[in-house]
Amino acid sequence: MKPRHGHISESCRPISEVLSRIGDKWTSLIITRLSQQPMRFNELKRNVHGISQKVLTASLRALERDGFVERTVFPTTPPTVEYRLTPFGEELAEPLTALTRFALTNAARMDAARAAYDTKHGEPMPDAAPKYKPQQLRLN
Amino acid sequence: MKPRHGHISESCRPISEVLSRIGDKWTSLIITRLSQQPMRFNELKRNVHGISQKVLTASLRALERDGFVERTVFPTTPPTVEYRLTPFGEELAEPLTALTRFALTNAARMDAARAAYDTKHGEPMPDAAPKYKPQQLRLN
DNA sequence: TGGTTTCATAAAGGTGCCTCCTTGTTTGCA
DNA sequence: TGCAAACAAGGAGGCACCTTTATGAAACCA
Repeated sequence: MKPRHGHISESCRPISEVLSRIGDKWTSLIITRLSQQPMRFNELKRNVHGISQKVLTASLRALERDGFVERTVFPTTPPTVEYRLTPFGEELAEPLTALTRFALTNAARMDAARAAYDTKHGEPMPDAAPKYKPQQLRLN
Repeated sequence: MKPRHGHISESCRPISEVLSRIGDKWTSLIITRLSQQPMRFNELKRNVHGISQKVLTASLRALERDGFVERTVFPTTPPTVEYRLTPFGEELAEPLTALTRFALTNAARMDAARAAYDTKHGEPMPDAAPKYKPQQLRLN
């Protein structure tokens, strides 16, 4: 199999494709939430701020299909659906909760870095990027 | 500040936005590579399979701006540019290398889960999804 | 009767990321 | 002279992801 999109993982699926699945922001947020406790659809929707019903449905479907989440339908009226991490999902939760914690605790630091960078190089504007010139390559 | 897109991190930047930056597949691959050793542009391009020159340039620029990577230009002819992780970048490398390792070691397991799911529910095709009906909600 | 709950889905339109191809400049080498 | 190396950037077009709005069905309640 030709390594078009990345290192060949054990299944020949490009590593970049796997990473784009598990590194996805909604995946991180959903998995991190479910690692705390199983939840129903609307609970998740309220807890994962900013996610739409549609995106939540699609994300949960994908997570179920990948084997990270199991879905239980209860015969209530109307039916209620519970989502819970599988053991596989709990394994994924480990690096993801670490990543989410990093995001929570380091956003200000990123902001400061961006401000410093912009002060030095100018804001990333359409006309602010000079043309590449070897002798004038962006010198620090 | 209104929490439109996620939990409010300490900088008021939505957590989902921070996660979409640091969880990005190219970020993962680049940071993981640089955590092994500093690299020049073309070294990185060869090592991060599947990335285009353009995407690599943009990704490195963003990583530099966020404070994770530092860029050193050497006055060779033509100029060569070296990228290395900052201490902040090394902190991010920890959860990211764990995530990348997970991706490398669990792709086959995801494939197996998908195959099992599709066997049970049918392949995700445009016409394979039945209309929502509470009494017939996807029962497992 | 109308409204609500629950969760999956459809359609239309917008945006961002990415691919592919190209340009640019200086130096060194065949 | 032509080509290669090095690395940043531009443009056109395609595709995936997302937002917004709406639909659907059974039961319950005012």
